[in-house]
Amino acid sequence: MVPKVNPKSAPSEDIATEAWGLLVPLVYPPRFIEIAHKLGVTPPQLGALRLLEQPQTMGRMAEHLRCDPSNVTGIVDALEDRDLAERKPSAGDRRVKVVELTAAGERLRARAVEEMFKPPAWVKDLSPADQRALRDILRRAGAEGGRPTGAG
Amino acid sequence: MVPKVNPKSAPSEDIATEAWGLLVPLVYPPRFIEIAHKLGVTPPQLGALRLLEQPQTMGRMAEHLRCDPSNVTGIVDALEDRDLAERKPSAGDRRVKVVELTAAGERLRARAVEEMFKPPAWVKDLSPADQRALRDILRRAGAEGGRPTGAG
DNA sequence: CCTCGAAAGTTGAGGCTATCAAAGATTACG
DNA sequence: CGTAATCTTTGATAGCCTCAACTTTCGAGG
Repeated sequence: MVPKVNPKSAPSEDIATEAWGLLVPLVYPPRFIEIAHKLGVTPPQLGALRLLEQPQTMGRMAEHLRCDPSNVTGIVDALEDRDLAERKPSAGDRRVKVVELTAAGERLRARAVEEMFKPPAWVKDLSPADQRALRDILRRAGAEGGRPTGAG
Repeated sequence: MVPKVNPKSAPSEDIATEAWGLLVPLVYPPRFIEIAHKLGVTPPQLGALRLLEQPQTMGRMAEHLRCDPSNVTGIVDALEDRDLAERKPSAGDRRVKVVELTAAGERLRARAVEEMFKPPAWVKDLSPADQRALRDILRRAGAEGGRPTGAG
């Protein structure tokens, strides 16, 4: 009923591949986009908001968002226009600008984080045993790879 | 070391929320974007390519991609310009245009699907027992919700 | 001091994606 | 037939994104 990566056309050699094949259609739906829309910001703005739990340099934001620094300029401009963030000069280095959330920005960020943590139906509908098993597996997965999670 | 939704700032009331909180940083990294870039197409073009396992109407593509129909026009234009797809008239209804992959489009789609099915490191590095458990949980999750998975 | 190279951020050009409103073509129904 | 509904495209507008070029600032050496 819906476009999906057809498992039948996949290699499916090993269990890891099979598990991943099952996970993709469950997580690929653009939740991020939906949340951004719900909160009245664009997805890139939400991505930036998400980074700003603590003040960040423009350059660091670009690294984390995996985009060109010039791109961050426009996104932060938009956040400033809406009084969600503001640029401040860096004490030590006058080339650097530090972006910090305003009170309104903090509030919106809190709502965004809350939304992102709401588990989708397919997780909530799992049996308690499966939920625990899933959580434990993911803990082990997350523990061994301190792997980057930069998300835009 | 990387921007993440800080678990400490989450509600974490129940296990479902906790499991989801662990899953988000493992899956949010824009794999889709990376694959698109690797294959030399834009993400929306990859999304369209992904739908075209079988020929699709413009309108159906818009539904599946969750975007305005007028948007699909441009994306399909781009695919046609690159000889990855072509529009064909619909037999029964001359308003409708059916988009079909060319041979080159099929080849590129095959590569895309292959890439998408490569499990990320965190899945491959799980123990065989965890891999099986994860697969089984996801099978159950996918089975009970015949839920939409439209992805862009 | 003073110049030279590197770094941080911005600007401008060009392209792609997205939405909305409106138009064109075609079909379906009364 | 004629009117409404459907499928797609066009045009206007806005945002994101990358690249190359530029400004300001920092740091190291002469």
